Amino acid sequence: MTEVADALAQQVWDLVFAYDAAYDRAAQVAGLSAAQACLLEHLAGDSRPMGELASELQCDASNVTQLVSRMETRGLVARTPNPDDRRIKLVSITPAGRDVRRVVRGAFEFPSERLALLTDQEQRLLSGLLGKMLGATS
Amino acid sequence: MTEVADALAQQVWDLVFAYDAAYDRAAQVAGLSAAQACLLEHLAGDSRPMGELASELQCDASNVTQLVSRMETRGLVARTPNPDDRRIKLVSITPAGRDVRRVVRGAFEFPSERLALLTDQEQRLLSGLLGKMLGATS
DNA sequence: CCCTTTGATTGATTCACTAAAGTTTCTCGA
DNA sequence: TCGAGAAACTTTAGTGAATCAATCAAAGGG
Repeated sequence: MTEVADALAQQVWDLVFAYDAAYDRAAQVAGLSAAQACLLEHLAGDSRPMGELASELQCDASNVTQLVSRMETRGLVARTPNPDDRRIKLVSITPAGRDVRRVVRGAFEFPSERLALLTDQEQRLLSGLLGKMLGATS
Repeated sequence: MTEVADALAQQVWDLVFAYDAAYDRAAQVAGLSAAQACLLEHLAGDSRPMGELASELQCDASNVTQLVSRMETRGLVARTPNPDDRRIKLVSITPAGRDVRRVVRGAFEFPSERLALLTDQEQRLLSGLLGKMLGATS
């Protein structure tokens, strides 16, 4: 690696560190852990099977079971069996969950704050570079 | 936020997610948790007081106590009192710790892999943009 | 010398995560 | 159609990370 790449690696580290810390704080504002906030974020439109969530979050299914259980007791998500295949449990976000998710999103100012430091031109440039870096994602 | 910024925010999220996952995996290769690997990374040249580590890692001092304790029993770090101020414990990395740290660094291919997808020109460009984004770090 | 502050530890609790069974439901082939 | 096996989720047990409150020991200041 060249010196440029070394400095760049450090910058990426700093970015990730700051980003993670900011996300933790945003989740905490809503009384959630980062993992819980992340789960809410993955509950799009309707309802999703546990297994899908596990693979998206890249963690064990039993981990999702526990996460969902904790959040279910707090009324943030709901579990309903899939009538077509009763092995499958569909997880959906409740209105209360939607509220909490809104709070998290509102408190997570990091991206908009930092990206606002760049001009439109620069943002397009950065997007292009990140696209190239992430292109062949494993 | 514009549509460009939205897409960009998603790209940054993806980058951070992939980065975190890769770091976890690299640490695991060396039999460490991410937190432990991170601690080793903060043990530069000689030895550092616990308190300094806590503030750098942005966590409670008691958390560092536990981390260091676990790693001390595994012979990766050492604790020595500071003769000038005997309240202070200085943490240093052992030769074994250095070995393990080398393994982590070797297994953490994410930055070099991804940055290698960019030309020198593009890397300089990215570095400039990140510098601007991280400039006024809180 | 007390008294306060500082640095680190201890104890208790919660959450995230993993691994290893265990349960229910489905599927498919004989 | 029945039974073996797979699939999807749950349970249990154990570990690590993290935080908070309380404690302890050493400095330092009046």
